[in-house]
Parts: sequence; C-alpha cells; structure tokens
Amino acid sequence: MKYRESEEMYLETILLLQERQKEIRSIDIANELNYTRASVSRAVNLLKEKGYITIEKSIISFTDKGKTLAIEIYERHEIITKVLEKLGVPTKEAEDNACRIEHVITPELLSYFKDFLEK
Amino acid sequence: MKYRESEEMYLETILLLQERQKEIRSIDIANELNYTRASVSRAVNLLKEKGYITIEKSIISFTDKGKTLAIEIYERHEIITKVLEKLGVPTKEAEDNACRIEHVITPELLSYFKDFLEK
DNA sequence: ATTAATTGTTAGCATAGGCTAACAAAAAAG
DNA sequence: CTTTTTTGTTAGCCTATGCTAACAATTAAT
Repeated sequence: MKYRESEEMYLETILLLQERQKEIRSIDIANELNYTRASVSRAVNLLKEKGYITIEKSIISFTDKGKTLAIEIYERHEIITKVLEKLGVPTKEAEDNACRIEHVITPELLSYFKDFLEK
Repeated sequence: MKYRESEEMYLETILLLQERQKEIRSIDIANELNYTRASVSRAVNLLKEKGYITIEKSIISFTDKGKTLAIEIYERHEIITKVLEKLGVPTKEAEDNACRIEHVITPELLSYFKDFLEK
C-alpha cells in the first residue's frame, strides 16, 4: 500500500504556506487543501508523531527532518513541472499534473528528468 | 479520494494476460499481481458488478465496456512509456514509471503527450 | 467581562483495498 | 472412485484518510 501521498501533500502545503506567512496553523492548511479542520487536525498530529513538524500553541513549524523532506518533495514537483513544460504542456496543466505525478515516480526517473533538464 | 488505481491495474492485468492465454481465472491475476486469491476474488467481483467483466465457471472475460476501458488504460500506458523513452529514460524504468503515472495524469496531459509524440 | 466567532480536538462513520484463516468446490492423481 | 491439490469464496481484521457532529479552547468584539 502506498499512503504516502497525503503526507507529502501536507508537507508540501506547509512549505508553500511558509512562503506567504510566518505563522502557520491547521486552519491555514485546511483552507489551502479544502479539507475540514478535523481531517487536518489528525493529519498534523501524525506528522508531529513522525517527527516532521512541531506544534506549539497551534503554530506549526518544521523540524529539520521535515523541512528537508518537504524541500525534496517540492523540488520533485518543480523538476516534473519543468520537464512537462519542455514537452509543450502549458504551465497550468504542467503544474497540475506535476502535483499528481510527484507522489508516484521513482527516484531513478527523477534522476533522468534532472539529466534531461541539464542538457 | 481516488481509488481508481487498483481497478485500473486489474483491468490492465486482465488485458495483458489475454495476450498470453485464452482463458483467464482469478488465480492468474493473483499470480501476476502478487496478491492473495482472496483479494483478487473480491476485486473481480467488483469488476463484474460494475459491468467490466463476466465470470462463467471462473473464466473471466471482458464485456465490451470493460475491454474498451482496458484498452484505453493500456494505451495511456504506452503513450507515457514512449514519452519517457524519448526523454532518455531506459525502457525498463520508463515502463515501470508509466505504470505508476498512468493512473494519475489528466486526460489533457495525455493529449499533450500524444501531440508531442506526433511531431 | 460577557458574548460571539473562530479554531482545534475527539469520537466515530465510511470506503478502498490489502491481508489471513477457514471452508467449499473443482480438478488432477492415484 | 477416493484422496490430494488447486482454486475460489467468505468472514472479518487492519490501515489510510476523507467526512460529520459535538464539544473545547482561544481570540475578537461589544
């Protein structure tokens, strides 16, 4: 089973929100992802238990481990988007699909994508 | 939620098996996907209920609807594989990732992929 | 400071889709 | 034609992850 997707989306969303606001709470994530507060509440607690984030007075922050992972996911996203754009896919469509593809590709394919972008 | 993936894998597997043998039973799918007979038993019954296959004396056959869908999925797979190969990804890796990507991309992206292959 | 609004949490439901265990039916072997 | 092996099915467990409903805690407004 691969239930990685949801976790990755949460981490990525937190990273994204960090670029717009300094303090992030569950409600921000809920609004961004269009999930209920209840769903987000549970999810962030799982992220906390896994050591990806800390929560102090409802303010969510990455741990080093979490930040590293989030950045990795985001880079994956960017690389895929760029590759798709190079194939002639309009930005919106590329972004959209990168979001879906980023959770499933192998590290090897990602390497080939990097190679492709470099030449 | 998108629980499409599993269903698509089953349909695709049945199509694949049809190219190697004329009669397909649950056990063949189980062997191919490395699932238990129990899991496959339930899954094929769901496919039957959805009108994608028929089961007569354990022999599984596509309905027209199911066959059409399976072929569509398979074509998606092929197109993605070809695109990846054109980017310099070795066949095995391309196949592997096509298998993962085919369940998540939008129809629009698929169109762009087709365009890309045609020029 | 009370009241009202906004956030967060908890409990519990639902579904998809794997699994094991136990049993039933069908096919193969003797 | 029994016995053994192979298949198929059923029941029920488990996890991830969405949801609603109800309640708690915090923040903002009067």
